[in-house]
Amino acid sequence: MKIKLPSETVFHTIESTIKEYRKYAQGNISEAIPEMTIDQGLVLLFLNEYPEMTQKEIAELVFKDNASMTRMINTMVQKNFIKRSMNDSDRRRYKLEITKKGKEVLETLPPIIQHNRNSSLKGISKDELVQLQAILNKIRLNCQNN
Amino acid sequence: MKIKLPSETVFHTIESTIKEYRKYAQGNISEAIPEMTIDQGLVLLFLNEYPEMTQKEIAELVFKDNASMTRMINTMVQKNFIKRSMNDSDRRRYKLEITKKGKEVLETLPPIIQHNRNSSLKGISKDELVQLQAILNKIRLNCQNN
DNA sequence: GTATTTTATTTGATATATCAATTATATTTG
DNA sequence: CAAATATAATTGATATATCAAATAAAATAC
Repeated sequence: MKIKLPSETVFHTIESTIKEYRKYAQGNISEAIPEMTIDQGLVLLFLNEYPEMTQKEIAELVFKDNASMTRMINTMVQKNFIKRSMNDSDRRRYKLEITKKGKEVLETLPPIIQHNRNSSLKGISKDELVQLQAILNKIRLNCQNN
Repeated sequence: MKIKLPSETVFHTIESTIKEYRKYAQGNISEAIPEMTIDQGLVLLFLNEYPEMTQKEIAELVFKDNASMTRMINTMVQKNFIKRSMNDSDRRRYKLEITKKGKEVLETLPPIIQHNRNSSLKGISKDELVQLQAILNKIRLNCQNN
């Protein structure tokens, strides 16, 4: 059976776009905050906004599974960005607190992220963004429901 | 500085879409061909189409770096999908040959991939696809040139 | 109120991502 | 041609992805 080569499909385009963005964004982040990965940064942002968030909830927001999240949190604790402490009301889960070092990152990081977003979306209209989101959501839903 | 939460951005949408597609596609592949990952499948497709391709060239096509590709090829050799042999005209690189087992996969895999693509693009017009590609390419180029 | 089920997290196994450094061979240049 | 440079692939280190199984606590059912 003859099918299109992967490189000729939209999936290829989607994948290459997000990878290119990640590479670009990570480069700018690394320049300013050596030990910080994009994903760790996102976790910090979410934790800052929703301090009560469990690992599971964060995992869902950043599309990782629980196992990945456990390991990510481990390395973030090791690097002293966050602290794990017991949650007494539900002892299955942890309380995750942002350390002073983590808070410093929360000062430095947002402008960088904002700049990354702006410059990668340069020249793209609001309308196009809405279009983009709509089409992608269709694809996503198709995948979820099949 | 106050910025949008990651979950409110297009990047989040792009990422979740491709992840959802991958999960869906991998599920269908695993059902039919236990030991085969999507990416390994793509490598096989490319090698089949362009038998002279070097690891480096394949890596570019599937957006992996050389190190990842080396390791991917290693596991594909271990699993006996491809065979590495010396390339006498340029001894820095290998000749990659698809084994009989690999060729069997090339019979089974394409219909599955085709089905994955079709069902995840269900209800999306040609026009929308063109739009999608165009917008994504703009983003990708922005990231490459900044 | 104990037994069963559900939920949050971890662990093991295996695959992959990515950077930087290394090796081995080719190519280019002075 | 010998020295310098470039290229293909590998390796080491570290981070992440993903599934399945395990653990431990909470919620529910009987």
